[in-house]
Amino acid sequence: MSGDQDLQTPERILATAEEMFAEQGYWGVSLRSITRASGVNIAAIHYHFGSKQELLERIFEKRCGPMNAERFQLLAECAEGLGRPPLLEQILEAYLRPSLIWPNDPDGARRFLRLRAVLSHENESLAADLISRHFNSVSRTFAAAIRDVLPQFSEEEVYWRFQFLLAAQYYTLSNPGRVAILSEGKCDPSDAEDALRHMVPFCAAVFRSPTPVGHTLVFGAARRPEPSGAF
Amino acid sequence: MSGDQDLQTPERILATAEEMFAEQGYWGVSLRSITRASGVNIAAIHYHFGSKQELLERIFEKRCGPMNAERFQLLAECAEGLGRPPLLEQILEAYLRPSLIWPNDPDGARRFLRLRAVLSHENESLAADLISRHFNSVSRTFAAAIRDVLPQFSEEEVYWRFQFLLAAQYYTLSNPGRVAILSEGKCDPSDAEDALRHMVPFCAAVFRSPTPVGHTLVFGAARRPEPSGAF
DNA sequence: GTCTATAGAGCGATAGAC
DNA sequence: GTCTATCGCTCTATAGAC
Repeated sequence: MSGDQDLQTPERILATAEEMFAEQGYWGVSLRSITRASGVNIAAIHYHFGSKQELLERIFEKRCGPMNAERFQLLAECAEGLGRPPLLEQILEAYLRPSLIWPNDPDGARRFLRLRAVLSHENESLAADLISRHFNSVSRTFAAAIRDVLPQFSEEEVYWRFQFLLAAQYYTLSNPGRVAILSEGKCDPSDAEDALRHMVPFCAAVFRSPTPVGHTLVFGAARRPEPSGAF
Repeated sequence: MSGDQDLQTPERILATAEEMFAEQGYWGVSLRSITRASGVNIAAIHYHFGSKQELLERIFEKRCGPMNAERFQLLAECAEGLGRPPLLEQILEAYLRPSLIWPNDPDGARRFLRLRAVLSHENESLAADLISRHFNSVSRTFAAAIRDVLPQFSEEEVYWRFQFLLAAQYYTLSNPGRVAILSEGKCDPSDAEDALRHMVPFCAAVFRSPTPVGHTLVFGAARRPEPSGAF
């Protein structure tokens, strides 16, 4: 991806806004800080986008189309065959790879992934609406494809596992720093290809994990003292 | 937990601030909105806490002590025995249960968990410092305990799996709404005991998953077209 | 299309009366 | 300890010149 200074004004605003929202959150970034970082006037944002929320909307429109189109295409290419991994692993890669790795924009995938993660946590209703409109279709298609290869599970149990797929997708590249600190640098999950290589088999293990029957837990609530630090 | 209106002023501020920060993020909540919701004066916050950041610090101090103390205690109670699950599952429950479930404050655990997740995404440096100071010790202790029962893995490979434990911990109860929408209500991961019952065996499956050797992926970067929607 | 100027509001923090 | 009043600043958004 070329430097932002080569872009036309609206594109430069979009790129700067995406980067800043992803790093500091929607409410943590002001339009004025975006104008300062992108070298444009405050009025330019309102001229081209109308409002702060519409600017965010346009970032999603720009990013989601190509990304989800590639997911659908890779899903269509999934097939059993000699030398190929099981279908479940292929489906998981078809879902995750376009989310984690954009060959023509190495930092872009991680930036937009973190943006989605930030929004999911910052403001439930704003994010729920944005994400629903742009991702319901693709997520339901993949959930159905996964269920086809795991017919032993109910729809509910497939979605329990899908929750962990979402967790891994959103957290891993958004917060690689935590285990880097904990491991004192011995492990750094910030490399996308490395992360994908771990995420696919790990998520496959979760999807194949048998449904818990309720007797695995040992530290039940009944025998526990005051832990809450209640105010 | 009794209603907030029974609490003394500083405690009422802490409880309200924790709830609002968890829902809308640190930068999405103003001190004035906290005073309106808790029925106190704007000056009271500065009198009792000094600043907005110090208020956040005090929330962590109040919550982390009891929570991590219970984690250490449950870890000490982990033992092999007839009728007990494997040690790995016990360790995972000892780590997760005090994070997800506070019997004396049913909504508190989820609120504080979401607060940590929000901060992790909103502002990397503020959160990295807060979380490091309050969680490095307990997280490293559990990572070491896990490695003791999985001696076939290097420290790096244990931390790769620890990353997925953190992902599941932070995402599941913070964002139960996404799969509730996707599954149209058939699956709702917001019940903490139900979530724990799934998380322990799922994370155990991840920890037991063999180290990926690099040939599992089929959709390599070389053969892929433009997916990035680059600006 | 790009700018300056400004409206109209909210922000964190503090001073000082009581 | 609790209040009012206010400082100094930033915010989103818009009006209107060029």
